[in-house]
Amino acid sequence: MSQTTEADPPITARRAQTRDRLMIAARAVFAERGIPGASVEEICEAAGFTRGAFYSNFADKSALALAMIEHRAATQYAAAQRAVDTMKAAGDRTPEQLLAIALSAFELSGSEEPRDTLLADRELLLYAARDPELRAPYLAFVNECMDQVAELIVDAVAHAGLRLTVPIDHAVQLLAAAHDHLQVLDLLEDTGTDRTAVFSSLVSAITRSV
Amino acid sequence: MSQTTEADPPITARRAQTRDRLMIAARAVFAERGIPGASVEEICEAAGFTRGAFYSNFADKSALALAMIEHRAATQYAAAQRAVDTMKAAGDRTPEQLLAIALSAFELSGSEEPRDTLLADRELLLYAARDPELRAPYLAFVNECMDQVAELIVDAVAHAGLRLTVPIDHAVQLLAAAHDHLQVLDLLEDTGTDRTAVFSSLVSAITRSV
DNA sequence: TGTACATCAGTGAACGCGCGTTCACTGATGTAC
DNA sequence: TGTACATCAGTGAACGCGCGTTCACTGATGTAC
Repeated sequence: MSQTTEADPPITARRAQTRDRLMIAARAVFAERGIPGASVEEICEAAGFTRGAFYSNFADKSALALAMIEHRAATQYAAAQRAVDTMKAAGDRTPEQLLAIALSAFELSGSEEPRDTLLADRELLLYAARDPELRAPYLAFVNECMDQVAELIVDAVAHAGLRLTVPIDHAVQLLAAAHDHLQVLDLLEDTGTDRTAVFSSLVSAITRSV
Repeated sequence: MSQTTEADPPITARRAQTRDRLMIAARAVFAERGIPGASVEEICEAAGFTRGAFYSNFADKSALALAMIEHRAATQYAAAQRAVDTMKAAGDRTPEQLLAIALSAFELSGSEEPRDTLLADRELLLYAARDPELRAPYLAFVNECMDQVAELIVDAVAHAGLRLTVPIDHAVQLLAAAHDHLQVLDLLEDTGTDRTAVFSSLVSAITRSV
């Protein structure tokens, strides 16, 4: 599957670290300039390398984007785990609160600038939508997220003594959709919408007490 | 409000036409390359102009993006009108179908490549989120859409003999969210999700028969 | 533990192209008489 | 209606910079004895 035609050099610990630093720097630069507007030069400068280092580790910017997608997919599990823990540690809350808490813990996985992560992620989405090579990996990442959200929902619903009024996979899509949409309002700095209330309405609408 | 410091030349019919052609070409190029990756050169070539024509009409790419946002906002009303008409002409359908039809007519307003419109619109969103100058205009556009969706919902719900179980503004946000989210799945060419069914679940969840 | 050598990872200079931006220009459009 | 002139809109050449990409190189890391 992920086998390339040419034998790529084995990834030593040092190289892995360099790649990581480049990916972290790239997230900020992608957020700032957009992926097509991000120059390899600026990414390297932000990471403290010269451009040669970049090309020694990635074929081009597209390969970096792919690595970032794969990296996110690989670390998604830990985020889901933390989300469940956060939720269970939250004590007794309303089901809406539980889900909101869990989804927040889930999405803003890293400790970095959340806005950068949000912007970079949407950049990656668009970039992947345009590039046939990246579509499948990105979709795999999205689907993994969805599966984990599903588990989260099952847990939260049971924890709160509720049952779903729609199929679980619909619930996943709808909650993810609402979550994404409210994040967009954040990005635009909309102030006229009460995010929590909207989210609560959805949760009430798709659940019923047992 | 939209007054600029320098006296910009009056917009003759000819100039307006040139600007239109540039904006239409830009939509395709933005979709293909992303806004930061779109060169003024390529936009002009696609529109059949030289670069001088561009700079005679727009200060830079950012000004073009702003014009595109303002243009969309200005033509939004017609799209909403058409959406209502389409819905009412649709005969008797389920409420889910009514809303789905209306929202489709609403979003894919132009007659152009729908995928390009979708991609370009998301590019504009990200571009606007990054640029403080463009945030307000874009948010105004989004809010206008929301208001029109609200009217659409009120009409559709009444037309179908239903009532909402959540506040109207929450319903708007949730329907828009679901709609956007399902469009993203289209962009990624996800095949595992039944879009109509998800949408129907939401409509059922937030309505009740009178 | 120390020395000699091999390999690896990142450096930084160099090349060249694409593109943003400007501007003197020309052909087209409009206007006065 | 025709002619002369003014203005306008877009042309296309020119300039220069930023950046992608390459590559001979050096210092760092690892290994054999």
